[in-house]
Amino acid sequence: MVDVSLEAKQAVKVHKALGEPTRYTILEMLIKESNLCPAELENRLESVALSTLSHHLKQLTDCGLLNSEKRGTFVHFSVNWETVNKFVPYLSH
Amino acid sequence: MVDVSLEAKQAVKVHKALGEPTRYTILEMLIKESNLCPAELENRLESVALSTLSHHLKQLTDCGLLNSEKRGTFVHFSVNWETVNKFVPYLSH
DNA sequence: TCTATATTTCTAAATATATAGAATTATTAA
DNA sequence: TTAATAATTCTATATATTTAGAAATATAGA
Repeated sequence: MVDVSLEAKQAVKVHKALGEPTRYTILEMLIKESNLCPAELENRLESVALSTLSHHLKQLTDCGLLNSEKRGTFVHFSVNWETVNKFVPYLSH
Repeated sequence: MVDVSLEAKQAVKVHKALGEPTRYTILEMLIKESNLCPAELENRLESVALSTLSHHLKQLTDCGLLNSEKRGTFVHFSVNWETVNKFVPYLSH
């Protein structure tokens, strides 16, 4: 396997996360409307199960594109602008 | 499956292409040194077979990140700066 | 034409990813 | 403490991707 620098590792992870239509859409949605929770995203993204959504959100959070904050039983996801500005600035507009 | 706009389709394709270490490295290499051909990339990327490289190069070309030009039996790959500047400007430096 | 070289396509396999139902965890409120 | 709600993790399966050897294609030169 080809080895990449530590610097590049996050970049590859970010790109992998966004190289899937559902995850790309989730980021777009959170850019438009911040602090959505999984159940709200499930409503907007018909035909995607909550458990699937949870996996996608984990991936987007792990690579640094999203922040999550727990308030009671709800988890609010928001955009991590530092990462978005660095790796996908064309989405920042 | 979640549907994305035509505009977003290329973005997702670009991200999917770069979400894999070998392809990410190939782009980095071509940014440093332009007009490499598959055999030269094979030398630099030990442990990657030529046929594998060819698939990666196809993917990078299909999404618009690379240009290819045939000269005799050689194919020279180069960076498509329009796409790089648009989607991965942090690599343009 | 024949041979050598560069690259791609074919094929099959191993590996990774996406998916969602069921079970689990965590928190709130009755 | 129990019930209800939100979200995650577990599990299994379907699908996609990566990989490389072998075969095929294309071009240049002897």
